[in-house]
Formats: sequence, C-alpha cells, structure tokens
Amino acid sequence: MGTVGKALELLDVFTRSRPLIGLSDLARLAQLNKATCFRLVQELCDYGLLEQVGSSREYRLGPSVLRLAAQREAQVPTRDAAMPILQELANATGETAHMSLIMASVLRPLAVAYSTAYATRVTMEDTDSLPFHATSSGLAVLAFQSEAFVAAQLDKPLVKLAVRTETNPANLRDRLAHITKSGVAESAGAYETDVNSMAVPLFDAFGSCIGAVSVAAIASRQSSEQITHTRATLIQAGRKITKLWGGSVPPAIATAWQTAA
Amino acid sequence: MGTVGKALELLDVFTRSRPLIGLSDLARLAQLNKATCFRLVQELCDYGLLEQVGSSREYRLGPSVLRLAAQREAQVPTRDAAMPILQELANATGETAHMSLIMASVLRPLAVAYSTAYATRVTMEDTDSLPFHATSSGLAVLAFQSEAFVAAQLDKPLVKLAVRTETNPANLRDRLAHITKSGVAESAGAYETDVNSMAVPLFDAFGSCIGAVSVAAIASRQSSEQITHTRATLIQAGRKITKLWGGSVPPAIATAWQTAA
DNA sequence: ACCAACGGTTCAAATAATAAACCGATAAGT
DNA sequence: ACTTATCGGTTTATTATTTGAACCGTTGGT
Repeated sequence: MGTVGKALELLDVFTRSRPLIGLSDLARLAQLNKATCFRLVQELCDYGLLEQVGSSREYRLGPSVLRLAAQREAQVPTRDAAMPILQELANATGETAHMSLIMASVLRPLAVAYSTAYATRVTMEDTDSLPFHATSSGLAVLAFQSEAFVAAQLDKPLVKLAVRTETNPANLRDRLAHITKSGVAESAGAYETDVNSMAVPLFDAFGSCIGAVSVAAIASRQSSEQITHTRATLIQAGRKITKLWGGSVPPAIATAWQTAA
Repeated sequence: MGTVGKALELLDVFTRSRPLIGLSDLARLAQLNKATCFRLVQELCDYGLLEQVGSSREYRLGPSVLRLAAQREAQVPTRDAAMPILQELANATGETAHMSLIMASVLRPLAVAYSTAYATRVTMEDTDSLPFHATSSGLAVLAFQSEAFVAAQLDKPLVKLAVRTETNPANLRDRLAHITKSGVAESAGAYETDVNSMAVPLFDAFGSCIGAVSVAAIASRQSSEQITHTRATLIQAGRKITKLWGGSVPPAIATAWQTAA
C-alpha cells in the first residue's frame, strides 16, 4: 500500500467509541512511526479530514468530511433517501432497522433507525463494521458477490462471536447458496446470543449488490408471526431503497421476493 | 505538499457542477501526470473516497465520505444541528439562508435553506467556495481571524466579480474593522449585482470564529424595514447555532448584537 | 481503414517518505 | 525538589516510493 492509503487508514482508527486520539496513541494504534504519523496527520489536517481540538491537542475527524458527504448526497442520494424508509421499517417491526454498504471490502453500517415500541432494543451506536459470516447483513451481501470475494472473506479467520456463530466455511457456503435463491438472509444469535436478525440485499443500477438493509430483533420476543411480518416488511423496504437508488433487483430475486411476501 | 495532499486535492476537482470525471480529464484538471493521477485515484478508490461508475469508467466521490460524515456528526453535531435553524431563518426572511465553514483556509458552504415565499431566489447549488472579499460571509469570518490570515487573503488577487465588488485591500480593511465591532457584515452586489447579503460570524468553544451564517436576498425587493428585520433574525440564528455547537460568542460581539437586535 | 483519445501499464530516474534520535514541556511519583 | 516517563513536535541521513515519458490495447468517430 502507498502513502496515501496509509494516511487514509489513519481515519479508520477514529471510531465511535474512540473519537479523540493523541499523536502518540494514533501512531501506536496505526503501527506507524511517530514522525511518519505526524506528517500524515498534518496533511490530513491541512485538508480538513482531521482537525486538532484546541485544548488537549488531540485529533478528531474534521469538517471536510461534511462537505464531501453533502456533495455526494447531492449527486447520489443514498443515506438521506433511505432514512425515511428505514424509520418506517423500524416502526412497523418494533425493532432496530439498519442499512449497510460495502466500503473497500468492509461492510459498514451507514444508517440506523430505532423503534420506540419497547424499552429494550438492539443498539448499533458502537458498531463500526459488520462481520460477513456472523450477521444477516453480511450473509445477504456475500450471497451476491463474486466467487473471488466470497473466497477471500471465508479464508479469513472466522471469529466465533457467540455460541451459535457458524464458523465452518462449508456450512456457510450452503447458507449462502440458499440466500442467493431466496433473497433473504436470517441469522439467529450469530452476532450476539439474544439477537435475531434478518436482511435483504440492496442493488445498484448494474444489478450488483452493494449493501443490505436489515432488522435486528431481541430474540426472546420474536414470535413466528412477527418473523413472517418482518420478512414481508423488510422485503418491501429492500425494494424501495433499491428503487430510490436507481438500482434494479435481479429478476430471480424479484420473483423470489414476490412469493415470499 | 506531499503525496497525500496531492491525492486529497483530487477530491476538490469534483464539484457540484462537475461530479463525474474521467481519468484523463482528472489528470488535466489537477495538472498531474496521468500515471500519477491513476495511482492516486486507485488509492482513493481502495479507501472508498472515490468510486468508479461501472459504465463510462468515470470517477465520482465514494461512499466512505458518508460513513466519515455520519461519525463526525455523531461526535460534533454541526450540520444536522444547524439545519432547522437555517430553515427557520429562510422562512422568516423569505430569502435564501446558508451556513459556511472555514475548511483548510477556504470558506465552504455547508448547508443551504430556501424560502418558498417568492418564485425568485438566490441559489447556492453550484457554489463550491465563497471568496472572502466579495461575500458577506467571507467578510464576517475574515473580521475575526488572525492578522496573518487576513493578510494572506488580501494579498491574493481580489477578483472583481461584479461592478460593485470592493477590490481595494485598504478599503476592505476598513470594512473589516467595522464588522469586528458590529458583529454583522453586509454586502450589496459584491458577489452578484442583484444580490444583497448579510452575515454574522459563528464561534467555537474557544471563541474562535470558524464560520458564518448568512442571508442572501434579491436586492430589488429589499426594503429598509426588511433589512432591519433580517438583521435581527440573523443575529438570533447566529446566537442559536453558536450555542448549539457548544461555542461562545465573545463578550464584545454579544453586547454589539444586543444593541443591534 | 484510419486517427485520436480513452483507461491503464511499464520502468529508469528523481524525489519524497521514513525512522532513530532528539527537544522542550508537562505531569506523576518519590 | 528531583527524577522519571510521556507528551507533541522536529531534525537528519538513509531508504524506498513516487514520478513521468513512452507504450499498449480498446473504443468511437470520420
């Protein structure tokens, strides 16, 4: 990787749970020489991707990201367009709805909507990326990627995040094959023991899957009727978002969804 | 400037009016060798700051900017927090309200709100940056910067954008001195002949001016009562936004605003 | 069939990135 | 008050990366 990539990777060190980082910490976390890190941070600050907060001299994400995002949304409405649909999905199901996009081979949550139906909910505040093998969103996306991409993901160590996390590549392949046919991914307690989730893929204008929309529910209150209802509502949301993006659902999935909903 | 800076400057070539750019064009616009440009673009794509659209192989801003912006907003609510106030300002004045932030020594519009009161309005859709000397926002911000910053800006060639654009550094300094006292910048036809605008500075937690909020009005329908009303409303909006940001208005300005409103 | 321009690649030469040591300041421990 | 450790930031020769002219295969227009 080149210098630019290293500099940009610095941005990934800043997460929701660790938004402020000092120079030395940053160098350690990024495994960079302090002087190197300093130079890179300087350049990122010059552009406004990072900024130094006046008091403690720590760094955080800068204002330029807002400008870039505003411009991206103006040309390719993604987040803003999907937000209302996501909120509707959360309201209709009484659970947490979220949308994720593939970014540089990593699946990242981009927007979350909560329901106020229950006092307990699945929170996504601290989630910076989703493992492909242990989330319904991950499986939903993976089921529509190239063989090379799938192989690369399943070759990585598959962390057992909960007792019911599937970590056998062969079994995962079976599940993916099923999802590719049905267009819906369901996972029970694979990410966290008490969380059931369900996801459908989202497609761009070329019919490529670029993300997923998902409902994450508290397992203990999931009746089979609710699951059926959630599945139908989720498919509707998936259709809407893909349509809003100017994308197109592949015919096979469109028909599979039609019978499922 | 280092390689990282060059790569990031590529992002600035993408504007609202030119959102899709091919490799050769990009190299020309950025004055880079095509091979160099290609490598940098690759790295930006790898990170997701750019993406290549499937059909014409052109590039555009990528999905990563959304993730970064979401995280920044989560920690430092800036745009989302100010948006309602901006809309209220637009409604109350019947004109276009916008907010700009200094990013890497350039003043960039970050959010715009339009009024539906009139069929004609000042549009900001295609504006990527604001000249310091020829906009009320620019002057409002400049009036509260360090002498070094002001000198750097006034040393640059001051483009005469309209017949009434002030391009004499000495005269501009006089105006800045006045704005520093009053806390309000007003400009008539300096950016476009038929546009009057008014702006107040916005401050961060350290009392540093980091941006401005402004009203841009069609000059022909500005009565003196409306100007007075706009000034009062604008000052209110400036106070609110600064407060929401956790910023603090310097005492001198606070009192100047009190007498003006 | 031709030509020009496109996106992308190659490789020697030029330039920029790197890392160890260092600096002054600040804070904690004794 | 003295030591010690760590902080953000700087300097330097060494090193590795970036650079750009030329080149390739493709595409679209004439």
